[in-house]
Amino acid sequence: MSDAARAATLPVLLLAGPTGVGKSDWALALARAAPVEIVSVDSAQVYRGLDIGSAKPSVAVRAEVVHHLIDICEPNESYSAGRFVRDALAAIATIHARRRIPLLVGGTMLYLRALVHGLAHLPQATPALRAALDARAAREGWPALHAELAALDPAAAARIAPGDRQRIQRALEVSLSVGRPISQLQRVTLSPLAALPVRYWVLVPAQRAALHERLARRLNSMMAAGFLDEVRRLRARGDLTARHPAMRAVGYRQLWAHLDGEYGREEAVARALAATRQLAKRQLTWIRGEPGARRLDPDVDLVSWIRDTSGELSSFGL
RNA sequence: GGCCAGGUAGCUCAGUUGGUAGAGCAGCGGAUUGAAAAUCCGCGUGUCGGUGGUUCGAUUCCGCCCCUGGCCA
Repeated sequence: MSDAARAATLPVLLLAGPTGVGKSDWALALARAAPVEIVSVDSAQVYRGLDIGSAKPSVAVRAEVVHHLIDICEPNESYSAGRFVRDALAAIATIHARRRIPLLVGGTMLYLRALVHGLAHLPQATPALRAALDARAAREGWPALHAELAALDPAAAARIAPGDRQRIQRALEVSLSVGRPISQLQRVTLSPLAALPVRYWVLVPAQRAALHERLARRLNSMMAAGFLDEVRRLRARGDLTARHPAMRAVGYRQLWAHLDGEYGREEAVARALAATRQLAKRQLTWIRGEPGARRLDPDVDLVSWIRDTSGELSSFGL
């Protein structure tokens, strides 16, 4: 058996959950007990300079356990689900080649779903076309562009709300640049992980209120750790605006607006906290409908998860 | 202690010329195919501070009480 064939039989582990449930602690604990490398599934931690506010693992932790897909692009760039799938598959191949197990951990559910269930073959973003559509929307309004989409791609328009500018823009972008409707292109998706044994867990807190308390404590410690200075430093680069995806991340967006003078510091923190809760809620909505994932309680199942998972991994002869 | 302004949804407030009330935010549910920590869709019963009175009917008018803020003593 060739090395590649042997490597192909190694599993991929996936651990998802809402922000603040303790995913990173779980991943670290497993990495200390088994030959595991961590692959981050996080649309904010990919950006350099977003450290405190994205709850990025510390340098000490990253020195101890290998982490992939953290600090892989500049905050003035625009990362994407498509790049994630490519990067994650490359990381998985690298880890398997070392006869180790990849543990994908994070809460960016679109990325995770794109990897697990597949992403259609679509063109990547074209900034010039998006700018042109933005300009038209400013004059005519998004409902007008939605109407245009209805002519080009009725199926897509039926699925997209007239106020959903991001999806209207994307659907038009694809239809206009490829000349085929996005609704048709999206029909074909293949799971990139289909050939690999996958173990998929989701951490779901038993009590929403308890999660909310943790999120409040975590944001307070971020502020104490210098989150606001981190945002000041990002502004001082001079090449970022409130419109960059990295600066629209929860917390960064609100602190940026505060530094713009839109509201006071206390108000910014309150808004950031609310935005964090809303993020957690959306993640939980996604997780509830996620097929093939086993639910675990973040407050009670850690020890048995480490024991069972490291036990199962040892059967792969690593 | 006196005068004034308030007390309505978790918060900030609007409103009912008397027929038991609605916005924003928060919260909750959902969608989610290269910006996704994004972008959107849906969900509003709450002793209208308490208690008496007037009235067919009071959250609305009147009396008293309680609470908050301001001004004056």
